[in-house]
Amino acid sequence: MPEGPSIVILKEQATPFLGRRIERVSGNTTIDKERLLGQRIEALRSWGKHFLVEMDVDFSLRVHFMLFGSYRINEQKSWATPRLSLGFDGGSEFNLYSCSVRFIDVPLDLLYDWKADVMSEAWDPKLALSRLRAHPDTLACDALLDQDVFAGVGNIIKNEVLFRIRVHPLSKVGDLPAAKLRELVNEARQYSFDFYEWKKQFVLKKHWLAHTRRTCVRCQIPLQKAHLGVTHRRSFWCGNCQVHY
DNA sequence: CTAAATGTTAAGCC
DNA sequence: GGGCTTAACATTTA
Repeated sequence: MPEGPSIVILKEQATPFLGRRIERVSGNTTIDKERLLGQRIEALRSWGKHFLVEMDVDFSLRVHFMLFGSYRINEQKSWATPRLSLGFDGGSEFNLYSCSVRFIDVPLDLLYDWKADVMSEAWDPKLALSRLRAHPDTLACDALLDQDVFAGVGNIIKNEVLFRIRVHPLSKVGDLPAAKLRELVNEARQYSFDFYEWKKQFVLKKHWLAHTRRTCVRCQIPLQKAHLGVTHRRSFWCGNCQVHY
C-alpha cells in the first residue's frame, strides 16, 4: 500500500466522502477520535506517503500506512478491527487498518513542503537537485528514499529508477555527472507516474524490471541483491549495465 | 511455517 | 544533547 502513487489513488477513491459529515467513529486507535464526530471533510490531500484529511474546522487527520496498512471503502475486513473507522450518512464508511493516525493542528501549508512531493503539481526538480548536491556523499540508494528530497518514493520506485537510468545503487550522488543526476531526479517523478497508472490497472508487478527480479532484462545475467546503504533496504541491480560512478 | 517485506519512530548507546 | 544504531510495530505472502 505505502508508496506515494498508491496514496494518490486512495485520495481519488475517497472523493465520495468530500463534503460529507462524519456521523460515526470507531476503531482501536488511542487518539481522541470522538473529536471527528460532526466534522465535515473539507479536503483530501497527500504529501508523499502521508494521506491527509482536512476537516472544516482548523485541523486535519494524518494517516500513514507504514509497511502493512490498508483501507476499505464501504466494506470491512471481517477478520480485523479498524485502527479508525469513519461512518457517514447512508451507511457508507471509510475503514483504515494497521496504520498510524494522528491529528495535525496547524495549517497543512505550514507543515508540508509540497515542492518535495514527487506526485504533486508543485514538485520542484530544482529543489531536489539542490538538496542532493548539499549531501554529495549520500549513496544513490539512500538519496532516493530520503523523504525530504523525494517524498513518496519508496523501495520499489528506488530500485526501478536506478535500473532505468543505469546507475549502481552504491554510487555517491556527488559522483554522478550533472546530466545523470538530473536524470535521477526526473525519473523519480516519471516512474512514480508510471507506477500510478500501472497500479490503477492492476499491472504494476508485471512492469517491474528490477525489483524482486532474478535476471536482468537487458543483459540476461543474474541481478545482484543486497541490503544497502544506511537505510538497509533491499536493492536489486545489474552489476553489468548499472554504472558505479 | 518461518521469514521477509512497499516504512517510520522511539529507545538506547557512546 | 547529538549522532548513530537497533528495536519495535503490524500484516500478508512466498
